[in-house]
Amino acid sequence: MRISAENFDLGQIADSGQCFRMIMLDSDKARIIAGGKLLYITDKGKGNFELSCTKKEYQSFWHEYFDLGSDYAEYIEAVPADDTYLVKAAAFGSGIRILNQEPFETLISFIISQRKSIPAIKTSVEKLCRMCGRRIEEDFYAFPSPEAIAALSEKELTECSLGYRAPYVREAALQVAHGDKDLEAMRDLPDDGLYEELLSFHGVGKKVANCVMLFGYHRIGAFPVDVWIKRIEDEYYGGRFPVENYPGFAGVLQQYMFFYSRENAKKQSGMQGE
DNA sequence: GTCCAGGGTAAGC
DNA sequence: GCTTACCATGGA
Repeated sequence: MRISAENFDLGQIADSGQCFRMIMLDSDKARIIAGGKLLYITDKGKGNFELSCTKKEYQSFWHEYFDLGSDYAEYIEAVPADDTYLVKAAAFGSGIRILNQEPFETLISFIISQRKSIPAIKTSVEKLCRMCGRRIEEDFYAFPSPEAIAALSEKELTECSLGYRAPYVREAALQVAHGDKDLEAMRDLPDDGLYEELLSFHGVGKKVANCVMLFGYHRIGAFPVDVWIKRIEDEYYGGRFPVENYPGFAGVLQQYMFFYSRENAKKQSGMQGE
């Protein structure tokens, strides 16, 4: 089926560091695994996209997943003209959208993310999916259920290159599988309550909690500060980004800055691929 | 071989 | 409250 969309760039989203199972197969074609589904999506130019799913599946899942009901031009226009760095970052990453990912996948993925590069995170997550995720078709696997991960031994988890994070992943999966933590019920919590609940997971600190809020619960006011954002805050904002100037959507701007700074660093270091 | 990665924990102050 | 050592391992 076909759709049209503005502020929607497949390459930017795949490389934005918010999801780890979206891959560019070509400059205009991406493959995504999410919600137990496999999707191919092709950029046909002029804001037109071809999706490999049915219209029904698009309406029931992918439309929401890609956050295509939101107008991102509003966020970009809200940037004050005198903040030249943010203006440039927002223009550069204007095709990024904040995806609506599943809370459990987001929680586990970002527990894994600490002190790992994005390519290394992708490798670990993929190993985990192959080890115990449901096979969708051919060689593609869904992100595992809490029960499936909880059933793994620490040795098996270590084989997924989780390192010292293996017990964190195992404990979180056990808590969710046993119902000690209800990630779905947590959707009803206000931002501060959700934040506290996420922090109570072993291995989840401020940064990871904010990433799970932003990418897994679509709390787009959440503002994760990692090493890249910290550098930007120090260099351009006197040590702290004024999140209060962007009530309720600072997380979107965070993604623009994160993406912009990483792409600039790649260019300077002459990195290939990722 | 060296350095760094979308950090967090526990211990010490 | 605020520092600091330590954590496993892949990727550049």
